[in-house]
Amino acid sequence: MSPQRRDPAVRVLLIEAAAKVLAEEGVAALTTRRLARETERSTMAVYTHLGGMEEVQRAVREEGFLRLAADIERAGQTSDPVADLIAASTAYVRFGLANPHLYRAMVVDRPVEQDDAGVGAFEEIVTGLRRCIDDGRIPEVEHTMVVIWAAQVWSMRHGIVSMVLSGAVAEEHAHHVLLDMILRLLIGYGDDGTAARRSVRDATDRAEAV
Amino acid sequence: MSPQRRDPAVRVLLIEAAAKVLAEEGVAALTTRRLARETERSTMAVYTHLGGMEEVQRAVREEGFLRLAADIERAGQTSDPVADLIAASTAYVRFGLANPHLYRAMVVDRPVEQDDAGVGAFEEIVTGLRRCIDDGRIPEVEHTMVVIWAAQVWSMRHGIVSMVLSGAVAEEHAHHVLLDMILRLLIGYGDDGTAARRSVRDATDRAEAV
DNA sequence: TTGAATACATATCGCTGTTATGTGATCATC
DNA sequence: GATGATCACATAACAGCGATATGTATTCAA
Repeated sequence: MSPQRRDPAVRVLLIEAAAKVLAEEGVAALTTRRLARETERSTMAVYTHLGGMEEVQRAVREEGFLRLAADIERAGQTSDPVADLIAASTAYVRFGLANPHLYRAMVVDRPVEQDDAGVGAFEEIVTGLRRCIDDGRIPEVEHTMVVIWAAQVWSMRHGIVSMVLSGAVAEEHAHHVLLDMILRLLIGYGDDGTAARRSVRDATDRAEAV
Repeated sequence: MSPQRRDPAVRVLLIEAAAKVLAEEGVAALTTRRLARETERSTMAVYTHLGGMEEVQRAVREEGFLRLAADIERAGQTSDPVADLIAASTAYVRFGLANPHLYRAMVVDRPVEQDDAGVGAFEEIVTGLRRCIDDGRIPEVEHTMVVIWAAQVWSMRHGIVSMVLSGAVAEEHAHHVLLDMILRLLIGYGDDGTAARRSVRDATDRAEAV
């Protein structure tokens, strides 16, 4: 009846089902028995193809980071690195607010040991800041300072998503908080105020066009 | 043998045991059976005195916010509201880094429905900013803007704690990231640069004295 | 002294992730 | 082509979870 050589498609099937359940009902609904029912297989499929629930969640997180990276990629790499950094931030916050359960699983519920998938999201900010420096928009500073600035940008992105998801701040304020903050950061890092404001405008125009 | 009128001390006993287990081993170790073993009672004690695990966690979170508020209170209310806001931020980050499991339970693992305990932490920032306005350090702005600024301050505090706890940023950078960021924020809000820098210095001196 | 109230221990239920066991299909080798 | 090892899979089971039902023992009011 069923194939007796491991079918890679089943792994994909399980992960997709897991992503769907997680997105729609949250992490509490993501159980082996639920996955078995959803894919019309036994709970053993999870262990044969993934090795356990931990790996299922890891795979879903990884998938989520790929989607986030794609969203940020789609936000664009223009000739204005500052506008790109702003657009990427907007895309990040949008992603978090549009996929609350997935975002929580990716960023919040992540186990303490460093998750390879999440590193790229931080590196993206460092790279974005480096582009701003290379373009002369922000003065050259030592690497440690770039990391510190990246941490500040990430804190802002994540903080806004957290506050809206927790209900402390209304969603309609989210973009204002973000843009206001990013503007302050960039001017503080040395970007010219007028140029920064134009980049914000360009980035928001682009975001609305998506 | 045992008293048959409900003893309020048992409630306290359970919550203290819960706080201890949570702080030392994390939320996964906080189970009814563990609490029963820890307090040398049956699992029913949790239901008789607290009503269930949800209430246990709520009580521990509440206890945590009281401790956090006390830490911030201890950071001081001086004649310099800007320095106070900075000192409060430092105390917040210190608390989060010193009590990682408790901090997670309080801020991260909190159920989606608004938790009364957490509101005070946000209000503290709003009040702090109001004091800065009343003192003339920051220009008068409409309430919505104050809320937005408070969200930015909170994002920064929480973001730094998150990054250090996740390992993305080294703990020795935490204070630099925080102070650098707070300084930018305050100057952006309209505080005088020289005054802001002095307030940062005063606040850090105070923090080191604790 | 009696009877209602109630704190508590014990046992159980339905759920979880995980593992052990049995079975049947596949594939390499002779 | 037959044979035997391999392996995916279903079934069943296990330990642990939160929560609950039940029986008991004690306390307090009448």
